[in-house]
Amino acid sequence: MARSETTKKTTRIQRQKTDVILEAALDVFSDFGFRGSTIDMIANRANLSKPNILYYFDNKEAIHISLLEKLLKTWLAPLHEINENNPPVEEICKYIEQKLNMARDFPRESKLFANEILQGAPHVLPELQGSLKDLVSEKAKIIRKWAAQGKIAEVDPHHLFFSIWATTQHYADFDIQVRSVLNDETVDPFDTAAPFLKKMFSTRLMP
Amino acid sequence: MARSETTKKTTRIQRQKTDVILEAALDVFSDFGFRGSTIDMIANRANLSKPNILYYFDNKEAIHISLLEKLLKTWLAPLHEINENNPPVEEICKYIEQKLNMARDFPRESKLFANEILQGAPHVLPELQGSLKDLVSEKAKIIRKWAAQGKIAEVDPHHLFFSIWATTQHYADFDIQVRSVLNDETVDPFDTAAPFLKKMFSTRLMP
DNA sequence: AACATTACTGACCAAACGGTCAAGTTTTTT
DNA sequence: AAAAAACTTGACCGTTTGGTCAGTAATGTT
Repeated sequence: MARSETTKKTTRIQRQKTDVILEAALDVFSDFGFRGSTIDMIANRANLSKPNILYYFDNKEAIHISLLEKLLKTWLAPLHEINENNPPVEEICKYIEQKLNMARDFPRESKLFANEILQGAPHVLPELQGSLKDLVSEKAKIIRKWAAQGKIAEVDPHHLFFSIWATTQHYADFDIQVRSVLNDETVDPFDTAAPFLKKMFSTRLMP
Repeated sequence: MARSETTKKTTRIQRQKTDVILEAALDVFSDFGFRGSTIDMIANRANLSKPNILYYFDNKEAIHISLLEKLLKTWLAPLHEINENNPPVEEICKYIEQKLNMARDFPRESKLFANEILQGAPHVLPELQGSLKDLVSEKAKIIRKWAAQGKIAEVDPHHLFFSIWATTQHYADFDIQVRSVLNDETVDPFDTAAPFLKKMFSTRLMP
């Protein structure tokens, strides 16, 4: 039974070490996927012994789940921010920029999530069907309202979100492919992706 | 040393069994990734014994590479077809439709490829930097030419392709997320995605 | 200083896994 | 029908892996 199971208050060392472990685990899991990662790899990366890792987490899966929980909280934050009362195209462009910045600044998180979804979301399926679905439904209503008011063109809100997710996360998840295809260009893909995506989506949404 | 290593001519049984093995391996690899799959899982799915699998393939990696090689050939076919002399927007829409059909009809292949790229393309990096890069460069020239001739709007060809790949493959790779978000809708996501994507890209490309 | 709690580790275990091999069976060739 | 080649498998092996545990060290408390 690992420390995490007990309900006693957490000590300074516990907070420090769990942070170190999760940071190392994010490195490893995002590179090799859940099944491809070993506790030893995480232990080495964290400069801790394997039993010490298992002193703080019950098992390998618990580390993974802990990472995904942390991830989901921040992952959906930009979508929450979409505000009905601001100019529609500006709101969507801001959302695109935020998602793209997250892909650039947190590629490990993006890959971790992509791996999880690819494997059929064994750990986060309830969240997808619950909080994510509800949040998307709520924001889809706003999109439809904007369209009904003539502020933007008619558009399927769900596919709009799917497209934004797909195009922005692509630059993190398929990074190696993007850079392979662009390898003689010296510019950062993210720098040129931002105006491209904003232009594409705003053109589409112009009433 | 497996049969595959010898250069003797292939027998009927060899062709049949390798097909059965590759079919089973595609099931397993696309569901669990390379490291998450075991030869035993493939053997069970193929109704063969593990040593029998290893009679036809040198090792687990050889099966994986064999699948990826088959995949790459068909994966790039639609891009090859883009023809400079046809109407630009029609050509792009046709390409989108083909990519979307492939995501719908060959989701296992799409996931296999996504897994490979996510892990850093350990087996296909040379192809990405070689044949894929060359093909994209060639087709990017056509896009630029169309734009220069005023047939389509100015657009970054590479990001255009990235967006098409990302949005179409998303419906296969993130299938579980798409269906979770849409779960009360009765329509097939692919049916509504096709017109959405065609409209978005053709709007963007209108001169 | 004495005690209690928390943190840590080397040694170990059972299961899973990739892969081998000798011996047997089936198919093809002559 | 006999010989050769191709095919198949149970038993096995070495390694890796997730996880345990008894004992030790460090830290905090009185």
